[in-house]
Amino acid sequence: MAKFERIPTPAVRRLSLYLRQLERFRAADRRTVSSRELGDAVAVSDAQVRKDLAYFGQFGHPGIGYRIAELIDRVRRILGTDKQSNVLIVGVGNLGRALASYRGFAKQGFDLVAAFDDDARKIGTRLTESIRVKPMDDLVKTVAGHQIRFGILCVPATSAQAAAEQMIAAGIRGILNFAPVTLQVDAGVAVSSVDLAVHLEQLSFQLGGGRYGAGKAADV
Amino acid sequence: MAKFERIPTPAVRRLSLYLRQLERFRAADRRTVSSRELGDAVAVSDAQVRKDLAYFGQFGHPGIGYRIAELIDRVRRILGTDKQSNVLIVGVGNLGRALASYRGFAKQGFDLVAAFDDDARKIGTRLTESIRVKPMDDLVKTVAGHQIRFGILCVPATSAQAAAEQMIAAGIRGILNFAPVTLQVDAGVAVSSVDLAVHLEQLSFQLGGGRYGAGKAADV
DNA sequence: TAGATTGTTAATCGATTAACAATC
DNA sequence: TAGATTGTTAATCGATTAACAATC
Repeated sequence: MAKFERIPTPAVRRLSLYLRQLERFRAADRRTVSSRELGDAVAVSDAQVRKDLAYFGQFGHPGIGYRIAELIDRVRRILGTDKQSNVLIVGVGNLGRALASYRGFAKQGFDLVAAFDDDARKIGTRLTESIRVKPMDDLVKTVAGHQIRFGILCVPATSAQAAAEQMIAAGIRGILNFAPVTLQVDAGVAVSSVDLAVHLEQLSFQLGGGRYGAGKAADV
Repeated sequence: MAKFERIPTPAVRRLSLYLRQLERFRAADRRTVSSRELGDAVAVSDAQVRKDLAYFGQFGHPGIGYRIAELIDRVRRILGTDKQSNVLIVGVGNLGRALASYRGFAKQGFDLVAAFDDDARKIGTRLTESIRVKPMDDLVKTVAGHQIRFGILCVPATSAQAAAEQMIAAGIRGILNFAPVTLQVDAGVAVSSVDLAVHLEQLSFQLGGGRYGAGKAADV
């Protein structure tokens, strides 16, 4: 039982990939899957799959593999997405609006319940059927009222740090950041950043646009 | 001179962060920066900054630091973004449209020049001032005509693999994938995936929603 | 039973950090 | 010169892979 080992960060990321794939297997009415099959589907070695899962307990059955429905439950519990969490969004420009209409969040355990912007012309605007854009002043009240822990940050780079600080002050503890800046936050606040330019630059480097090209092309 | 060492993947990712920060310093009219200052700004140690840059050559000046303008040029050349690259987008749903209107690409060396969708009702629709949505059949011709190497993939998960194969067959060599699937591609094709649900799940895990919470909150 | 597959240990590989002589 | 800061080496730390006894 490995519960007290230190868990590698990359292992947690892969857990999400396994979960997504397991749900796909289940949708195809499969009952069990081996570490090899699961690994092949997400481009990871079988040993890696077993090791990643073993950090959290013994979920498999020698000779059989893993029972899909059971493993989905386990992984959800590990990730904390077995219960729905409320999410808010700050900054409703093009990207913010697109993310708000993304239907995939809810299915994975996240409910978008509020949206904020500091542009007076956007306040009161309808973002989705049930969500109207609120002023930043309402942040504290809304976070408390809906017990919101997660926030998606979609403001321009120049206002990102300030907006993040307002979110944190209001009680947000996890920020998904789309602004191309490194947010400076205190311990106890988790930040995950999605930087589109960074991703394109990685591709560019891999294609050997750089004169140092490793050439090895693989998923990042 | 370290040019023949193997370059760690994470180092390349950090190169993009350095570049973004260097541009910010230059915009603020600074001339030089030390590895410590640059590192502090992007939450990386000074030793790491020096090591990352040293993989590609000797860009710094002992006692002085790095000359910002010079380093920007070097890093752009390393990443292959010193010249503009043409980019296309496949799938113009909400997310695709939002990405198309994102102004940050061009500034970083990427020009969006074409968009595709397999939905007949979207063909001919205007995506931006200069771009109209084309049918997938035009992919080969357009990629060749504009010498496009990069593609942004924004179709639903179910059609992502097939769309990726069409892109690759047409000559695309780097794919920025927004569909929540692991694309299976041949060597020689680079894939970088942005999975929004994965990011939220990482945050959820870090907040200890999981019963195994590492607690340590830091940027991922 | 024979075949399949796990969980775990040990071996390997890769990345980060610390320290410092060389340099401006 | 004295102070600052690099590039690089060696030491540490962390993650992945290989191998296999235990199990169904």
